[in-house]
Amino acid sequence: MPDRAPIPRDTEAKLEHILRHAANIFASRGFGASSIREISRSSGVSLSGLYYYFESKQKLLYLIQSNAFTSILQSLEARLEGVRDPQRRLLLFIQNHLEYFMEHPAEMKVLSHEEDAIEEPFRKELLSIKRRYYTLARGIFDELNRDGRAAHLSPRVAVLCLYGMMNWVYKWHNPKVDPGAAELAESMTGIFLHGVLNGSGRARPAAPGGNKP
Amino acid sequence: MPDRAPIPRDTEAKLEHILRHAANIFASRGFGASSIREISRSSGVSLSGLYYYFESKQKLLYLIQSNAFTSILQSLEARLEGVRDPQRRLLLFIQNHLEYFMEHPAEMKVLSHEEDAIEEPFRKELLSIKRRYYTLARGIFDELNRDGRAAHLSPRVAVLCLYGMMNWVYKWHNPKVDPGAAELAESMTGIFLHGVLNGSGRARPAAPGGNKP
DNA sequence: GTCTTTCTCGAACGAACGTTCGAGAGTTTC
DNA sequence: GAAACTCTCGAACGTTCGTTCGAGAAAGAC
Repeated sequence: MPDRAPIPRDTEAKLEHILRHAANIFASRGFGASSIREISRSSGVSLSGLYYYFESKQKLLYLIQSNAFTSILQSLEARLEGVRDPQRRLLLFIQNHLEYFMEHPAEMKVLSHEEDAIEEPFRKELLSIKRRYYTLARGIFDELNRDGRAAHLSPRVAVLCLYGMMNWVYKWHNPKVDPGAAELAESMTGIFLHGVLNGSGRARPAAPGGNKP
Repeated sequence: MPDRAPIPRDTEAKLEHILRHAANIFASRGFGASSIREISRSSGVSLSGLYYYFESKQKLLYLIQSNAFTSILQSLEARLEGVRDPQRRLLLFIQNHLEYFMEHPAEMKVLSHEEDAIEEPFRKELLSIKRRYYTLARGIFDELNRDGRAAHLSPRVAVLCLYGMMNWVYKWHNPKVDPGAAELAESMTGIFLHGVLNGSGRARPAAPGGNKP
């Protein structure tokens, strides 16, 4: 028996090639309106040849989403390693998110946009990865919030507002006009820190007397 | 010749009926994956009968989006009428947006989610309505910002972060758990005012000496 | 009554869809 | 060499798609 190093040769690389093209097409047409034939045309792999690499269109979508999410999480965990200061952790979290966004726009769009398109065998698996990611952000917020400065605002709402800011970026970001990931991350961290932690939850900053004229 | 009052009887009402069902289906399946047959089934109008009311699936999507946008804009302009205080105008803007969101979740999801699905004859028309809406928000921000308190942050980025917070809501809002439109609007207004206007754009509030311990 | 306009729908169109199948290349193992 | 894998693809499957067409009901005008 030949050791135990079969390893799928460069099959892995070809899968990634297919996944990349599929992500681009899903991102531009939407999952429902994309056809496997289009992916075949774009990737150069024959229609039936694709099915050697994934068993259904749903599974293809799952692979894209799952790969992207796993990458983000890994890179985030690596960055956070050893960093204890909550504010710095928040900045790193936002930076990681936005950087991945801008380096893999197609994958991120599929991730944000085709959340509902995934169906039940795969839905659950993705949900658990997502939950891990959400929980991590929520944990950072709770540490930040330990001094109780933002008791007026539901932590859930605060964190989801942050996700909204970050995840909406793919709808408007134009590399020629808008700031890069690093600067954008600082801006959003700033908005979040001052808006959620220092401010009151109410609309009027009016009274507190701390205004510098 | 009989006066000039043909008027499409209750045809208008039936169109709205169809639009409502179509919006629900587009919202739950996505535009690309929804079929006219599904809309026929759900609305009770025969497949071919639908084509008396719209000439193509694209036009149907356009009608939904255009109606929703026009409604929002109208209701917003009515609310803002006579209100001059910029902070109050911001609150009204956010309130209007979120209220419409929660009263017409399907339409709003179609609006947010199927932006790219609309094709070229109709794209332009929608773009001009959207631009008007965006410009209005931008105007409110510029007034708010007249004192120059947020010079460090690109107004474009600030406003788009606000849109992100608001438009992401359809992904997470659960009426059983989360605050209603009014409270949410106050929270977001608060985050925006304190985060963007008072705070610095940088991540660390550290130095300014105005910290209350 | 008839004529006209407004509305409805069953049946069908060609095209495109996701997926399968079996034959056959290419490479590796003995 | 043969046998056993790994990979590729043309052709076809049954289904569903968006849209059209022509016949006819319903309602209003004269």
